[in-house]
Amino acid sequence: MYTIGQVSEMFKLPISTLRYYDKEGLFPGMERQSGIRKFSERELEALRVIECLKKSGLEIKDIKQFMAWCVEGASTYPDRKELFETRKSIVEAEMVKLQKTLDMLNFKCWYYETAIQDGNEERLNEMLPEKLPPDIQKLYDNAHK
Amino acid sequence: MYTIGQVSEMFKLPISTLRYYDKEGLFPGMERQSGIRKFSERELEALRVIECLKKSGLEIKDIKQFMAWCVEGASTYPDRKELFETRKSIVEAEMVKLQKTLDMLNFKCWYYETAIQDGNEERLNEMLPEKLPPDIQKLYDNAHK
DNA sequence: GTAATACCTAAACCTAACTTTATGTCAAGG
DNA sequence: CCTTGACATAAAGTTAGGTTTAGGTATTAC
Repeated sequence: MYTIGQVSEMFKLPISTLRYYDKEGLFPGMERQSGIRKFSERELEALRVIECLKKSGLEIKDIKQFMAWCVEGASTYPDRKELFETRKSIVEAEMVKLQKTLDMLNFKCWYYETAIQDGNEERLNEMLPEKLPPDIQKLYDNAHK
Repeated sequence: MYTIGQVSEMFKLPISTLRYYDKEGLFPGMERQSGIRKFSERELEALRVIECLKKSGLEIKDIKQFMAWCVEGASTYPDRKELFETRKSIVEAEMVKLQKTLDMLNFKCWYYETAIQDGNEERLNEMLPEKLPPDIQKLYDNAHK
């Protein structure tokens, strides 16, 4: 069993955030001892799932729904599975977009490295948009398609 | 040359957002014809960079700074290069975190698939945290480390 | 016994990035 | 000529996800 201060340390989250999550119903059935929150292993796993679902773009109110399903029991297994399948697709799509972003960033790094060497963008402007070095052209094309 | 409506269509962005970006100084030196914005290829490339930098987590006011550097000329090449190098590191770190998120999601998908088959979580509770099938154990460990 | 800590609540406050609203201009079509 | 549609502005409103503030309780340290 952990206090809110200990959990705050462990997860590097402000105490105010943990209380906010609790207020929003993200720790249903969390124990208290004379008013003081007692975080058990169940709440720590909940927190790991909260961080995962948040990162997947899910809103707090929908995370609350998930936690309510967990309390409801075996009848909600299909709902919970579907939720994770959906989040999975969303994160996979997000990774593709981030890769495109990374290609653009790598292209721009090369672009300014070249500009610094040349002292201007003249040569670069002549290479754009189709006469770039092959590996750079790939980055450019993926970032601009 | 494009009107704001055409650019809105091309980038699937609300007109209000484009006007907001303009007001925030993200299109320095954009032309106007009797008050009406004229988006040229320069503004389209700016918009691609805006989307990239936004996705990398950069705030509008810092994107504005970048656009100001572009106007300033060759003397800011090093600043611009450093900006992209920094965003690159940040996005790379983000991808690692997203992969961890994805591992958690994949683990949970397997978890609930198994729970549905068993009708309960008893067998799963016996396998946790160290006696999972090897491929699933990898996901679990990466998601929980 | 009092001072420092760690906990508690309710409610007000904050921020970024838009979005909406209210109002107005201007060109083309019927 | 007047209505429709696309453009314009300034300013107020929205939203999620916290954070801060003000005031209170309970335990431990000296």
